[in-house]
Amino acid sequence: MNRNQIDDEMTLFSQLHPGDYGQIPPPPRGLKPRRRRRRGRGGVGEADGVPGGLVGMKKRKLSDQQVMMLEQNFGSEHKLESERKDRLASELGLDPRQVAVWFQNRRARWKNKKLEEEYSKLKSLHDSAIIEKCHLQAEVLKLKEQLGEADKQIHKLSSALEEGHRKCREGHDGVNGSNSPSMTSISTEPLSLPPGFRGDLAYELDDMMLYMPENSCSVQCMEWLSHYM
DNA sequence: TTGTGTTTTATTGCCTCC
DNA sequence: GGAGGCAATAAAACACAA
Repeated sequence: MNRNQIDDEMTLFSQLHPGDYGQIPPPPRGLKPRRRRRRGRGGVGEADGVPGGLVGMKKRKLSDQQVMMLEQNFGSEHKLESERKDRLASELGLDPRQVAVWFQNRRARWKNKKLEEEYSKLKSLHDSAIIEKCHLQAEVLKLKEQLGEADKQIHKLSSALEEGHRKCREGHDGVNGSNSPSMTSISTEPLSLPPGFRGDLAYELDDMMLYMPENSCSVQCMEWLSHYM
């Protein structure tokens, strides 16, 4: 992965996690803006004669053998103490500084790789959470629909119950007259449902029965109800 | 062959630690 | 204050499509 790709992923990451990663952290204390370096043409060289420099050497790619050896060493220990550096350098026929530089760059690559892996892990966790959220939202919608249907049903049933009760009263009045002893206890109040009537159908139907007046013709009412069931 | 993008090697400037 | 680490960057080396 190149730098642009990493930058793109980091941008995406900060968009996904604006709270945590969306802001560029302030520069470390006392850090001045870096001056842009200028470097003379002509490849590797340290004109000021820094010890261990590669004066006059053309930048060269390390051989597969050298890289393999360096990788092995990096695998066992990411840091390079100077004794090991010198030993490795002489084993590989390289300048100790080259070995140090190689380790430095290798650590940088390793760090980038780690970041990529961490990013991938977090991204897949995030994606799973999004999918889970979608499922839960669909479930909520479904349950809301079911609740609406149940409410409609309850409303229908309560209307039917009232209607049945009314017919029942009318029937009794027609046959026995208003002074029939059997009807003295029937309430003339309209059937009222308990406040907050809403919820489990079975329990609420039981409640409705409790609120029905004494001596009501439950059987007839139930017949009425059955038309609506 | 050449233009362009990527990877590797190396440098620079700053920081921390002893 | 010097050694060593790191981030940023330059530039050579390399890969590859057109």
